[in-house]
Amino acid sequence: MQAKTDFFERVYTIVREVPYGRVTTYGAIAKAIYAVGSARMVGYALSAAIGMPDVPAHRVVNRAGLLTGKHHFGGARVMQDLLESEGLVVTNNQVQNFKSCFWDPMPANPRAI
DNA sequence: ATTCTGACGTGGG
DNA sequence: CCCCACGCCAGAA
Repeated sequence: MQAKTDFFERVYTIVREVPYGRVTTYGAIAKAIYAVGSARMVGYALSAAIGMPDVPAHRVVNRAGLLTGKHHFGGARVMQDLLESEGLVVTNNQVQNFKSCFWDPMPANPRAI
C-alpha cells in the first residue's frame, strides 16, 4: 500500500475494470487516480502493463481516440487487431465511434482511492 | 546525484 | 481555427 510504485498499480486497477469492447483515455485514468495532469505517466505505466493479461492496455487510447501506443505492443497492428477483435472499429489508428465506446472509469471506481 | 525522456492534456498565440 | 509550447511525475541512463 502506498508504495512509491503504487501509481502503476492504480493505473492497472483502472484498466482492469475496463469492460470488453470499451476503451478509455489516459486523461480519464489519470483523473480516476487523482493524478490529473500526469496523463503521460499513465501511458508510461501501461507500457509496463503489457504482458499482463489482466491489464488490457490495448483498450486505452489517447484523448483523440488514436492508438498512440500500438507501437509498444510488439507489433504495429497488434493493438488494432485486439480492438477490432472486441467489436471495435479502428481505421487509420483511430477508433471509430470512439465517443460511444468510451468508458469513464470515474463512476465505476469509487474505491480506486 | 542529475538529466532526459516519455502510450498525454490543456492552454496560449 | 490551427500550430506551438508548457506542465506532470516517475523510471531509466
